[in-house]
Amino acid sequence: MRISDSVANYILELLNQAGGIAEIQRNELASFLGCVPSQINYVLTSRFTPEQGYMVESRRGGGGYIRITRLKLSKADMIMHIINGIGDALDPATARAILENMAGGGVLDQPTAELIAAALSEKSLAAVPRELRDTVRAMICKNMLLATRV
Amino acid sequence: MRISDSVANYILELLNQAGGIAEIQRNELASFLGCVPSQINYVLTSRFTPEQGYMVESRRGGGGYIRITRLKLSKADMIMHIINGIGDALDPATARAILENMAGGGVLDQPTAELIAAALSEKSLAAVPRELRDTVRAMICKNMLLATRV
DNA sequence: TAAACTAAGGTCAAAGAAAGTCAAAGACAA
DNA sequence: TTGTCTTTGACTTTCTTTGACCTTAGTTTA
Repeated sequence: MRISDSVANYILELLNQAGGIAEIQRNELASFLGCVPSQINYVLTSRFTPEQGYMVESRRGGGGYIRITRLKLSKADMIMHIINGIGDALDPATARAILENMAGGGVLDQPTAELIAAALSEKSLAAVPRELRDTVRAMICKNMLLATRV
Repeated sequence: MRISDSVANYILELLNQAGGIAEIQRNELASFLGCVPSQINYVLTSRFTPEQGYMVESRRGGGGYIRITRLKLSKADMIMHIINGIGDALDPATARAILENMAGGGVLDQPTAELIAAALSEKSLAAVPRELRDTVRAMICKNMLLATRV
């Protein structure tokens, strides 16, 4: 398993245990998981973004910390929030992150998330000219989310 | 025997052993079978297509993989029949008919049918050049049908 | 109390680790 | 011999890991 997965899992576990708020110390966690501290930042910026429903705050210096909060909105609000966040273009990596997150957070059930992922995949859009793909992906994604019955 | 056959057989063997899901690493498998890595892609695109009942997903970068999933037998009949019937292009009217039919026949539940309909709608595909739309619609449809859990 | 020290976290770019693409060349059957 | 299927390899793109260097916030100490 990738080390970034371990970090992400660890944080998710903390979030679950603590009801949506996890507070970590970067260096401590890094040495506990056997990685370099900036790895933690990488994971945070790639998988715990606002778009994916997380808020990250931090403080430097003595007694510093990083706090990760899972935003809890109603499912309908969550979906709206995400639709608004998508904008005009949606690249594959972000799409994947969003869907994984929605499934993980119970906003979408797993089969639905997979169905949407299939629609948004590069395979599905292979015939669309490269420069249009992310635009098309965004539109399909928004339309599908609107069509989900929450 | 052609090298492409060896690759295909190897993957099929994996699928049988693992109950329909095989995960490989491209470079590793290539060097194990003594072929060039892109040979794996060739085999995947020529013999593990939606028409043949396979779904292929992958991820690049460290810890990357290629996952091949074979359609479950239980849904193979009906869905494969439809996927193969779609061909290279799918216009909106035909799409609607197919979905209504599947929903009516109990092959798809109503919410799933609506979700697929949303993905295939003219609205979703508005940004795709007209002459490509039906092609794209066909691909999306096939990939979504493959991903349904019937 | 201001300067110096210590203890955090942040940034960024380079290197590494995969997989993807594409077109040219080769093999082979009709 | 022509068209289709295979094979190959050079080049591209994406994702991850690492480390050197930067910034900020408390804590000591002259």
